[in-house]
Amino acid sequence: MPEAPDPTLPKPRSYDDLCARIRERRERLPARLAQVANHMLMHPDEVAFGTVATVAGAAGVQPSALVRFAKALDFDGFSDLQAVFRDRLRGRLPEHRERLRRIQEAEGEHGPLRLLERFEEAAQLSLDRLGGSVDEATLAHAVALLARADTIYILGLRRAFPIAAYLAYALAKLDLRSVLVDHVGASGPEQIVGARAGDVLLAVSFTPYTPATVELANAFAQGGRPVVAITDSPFSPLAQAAAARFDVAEADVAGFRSLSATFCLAAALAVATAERRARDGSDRPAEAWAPVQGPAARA
Amino acid sequence: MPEAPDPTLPKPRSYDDLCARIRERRERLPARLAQVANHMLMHPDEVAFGTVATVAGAAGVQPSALVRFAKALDFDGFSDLQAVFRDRLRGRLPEHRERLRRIQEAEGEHGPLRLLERFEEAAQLSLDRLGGSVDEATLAHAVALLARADTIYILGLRRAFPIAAYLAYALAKLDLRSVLVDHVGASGPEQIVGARAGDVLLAVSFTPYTPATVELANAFAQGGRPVVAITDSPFSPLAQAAAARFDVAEADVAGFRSLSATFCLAAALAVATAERRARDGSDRPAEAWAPVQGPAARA
DNA sequence: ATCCGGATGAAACATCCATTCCATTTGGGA
DNA sequence: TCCCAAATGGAATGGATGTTTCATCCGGAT
Repeated sequence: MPEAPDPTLPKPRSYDDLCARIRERRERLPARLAQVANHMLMHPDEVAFGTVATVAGAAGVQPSALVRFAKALDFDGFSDLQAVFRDRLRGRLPEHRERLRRIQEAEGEHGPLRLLERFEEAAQLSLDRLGGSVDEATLAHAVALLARADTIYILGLRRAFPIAAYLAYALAKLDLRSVLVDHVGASGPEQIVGARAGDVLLAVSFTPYTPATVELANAFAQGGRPVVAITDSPFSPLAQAAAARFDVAEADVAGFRSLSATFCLAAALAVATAERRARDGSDRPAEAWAPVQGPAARA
Repeated sequence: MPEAPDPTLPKPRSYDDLCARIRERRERLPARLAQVANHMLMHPDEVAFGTVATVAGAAGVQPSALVRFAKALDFDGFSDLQAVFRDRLRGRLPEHRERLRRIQEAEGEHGPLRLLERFEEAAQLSLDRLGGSVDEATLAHAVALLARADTIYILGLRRAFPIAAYLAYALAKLDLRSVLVDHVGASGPEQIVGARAGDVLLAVSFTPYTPATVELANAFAQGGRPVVAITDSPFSPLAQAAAARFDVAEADVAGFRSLSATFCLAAALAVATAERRARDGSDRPAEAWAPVQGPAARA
């Protein structure tokens, strides 16, 4: 048997580790296995999506050669190696798959401390995903909108309310004028009625979307006023009205979504807006901020 | 057979097409299929790499529902639909690498994306620290107190208010009776005056401690009623009144503390309390649940 | 020339997969 | 209240998958 050089050795977990190990062993590799190495490094996408049969066919080798190759690199088998290629493609750290699996396995387990751990893991997962999912252009656009608003209206009900409350607190700390639309006494419509043309609504809502949030956001947008939405999918009912939209995918435990990633985004938006406004305020005194939306840009 | 609306119609070939078609048919989709749509849009990576079984499990539906969903969207089957998710991931790598590189290069910079990154790091740090700092005995004690309370009073003002709001939401979802002491109109004292002997106050406060929070917590404890405190040091003014205390050390960016760790703790407390009460409730059928009014419901 | 251990190809295998089918439930109209 | 159609859950099924096994091939040492 072509046994693994050292089965106890940790197998490569990231694509970069994998490349390093291949380089390191390439000399010692049998001819056919070196051929496999070449092909894989040259067509990583194909490896990520293909099956043993298709990859072997494309590389011009037998399926078993792939398995041997994987084992020569201290993997358990082809699938194990393939996981590295897949993780590379989804732009995540490789340990997440493992982490998620453990969370799901321990699903039945109880104990408050274990529960806490699971929430921690869910939060970590959400945070990692956030990094890859936020687009710089969207972020810049949202910050520009918020920075030139005279007043920022903040809307988030039910599960999203903690986020809204946090935003209100943070914006106030940053000397940015805001109105927390808390919808007390169903007075949401009255709370946003004072918004002017340059004002912005920062709306937060997740599945199941609170109808009031959607209605208020639509009403706000009706007047041509921009809405920045923090939600969870392109099909959120907030998407239509939103001039800028963030989709935050939060992991959940026992039906409770983490809010960690959303909070990070909220905090970043708040601080970035303050910085942007400070910069613009000093660069150009008033007026210059117009051209994003319609008439009557505010300073 | 629930046949496809129009099998001759070209199926979506790009991810954007797919999104459009889902949006277009969302209204007409049966409940379970809409659930599938939501899950897929929110976890596109998992769909790309997962199998029918894993995706169905994660979405909480039967495998057959996935196939039905795919066919409702004019695909041949799940695999056909999955191909769209895979194509979406193909060739995305450069973009991601580029982004990472830019973020790392811009170490000193202040762009919004870099800001987000820093908040993420702060949250990660806080989460890591939380794991080591929570004592199992304290946790168990707190959960025991909360579980046998008739009503849980929740108190957190200013920066801690989002946590309090979240707790109120979570406890309600879990069918645990709670009162959010929001101190509207400075009515905090009136809001807690109804608390009975077995009730518990869950108080949250961080430096600089809001005086009202401290006063209300002390007043609550005066009546011999237990206080569970989430705060940030043994010298917190909440420490004295607390029957159980958690010290959460959150990292901060630009003067803004992360709240991620605190949220995890809050969520864990809520769910653990619900589980504990369910267990006690089933162990001792009637009585343990009944004494909603009476003093000192015991478990 | 012969032997031998690693390397290789090809088929066999058990497992897992996507899909289909059918019994049951659900919900709205007569 | 009943009825019918749509929707749903769950098991059955045929096919494809990753892995293992084994016979053969090759190259170097004796």
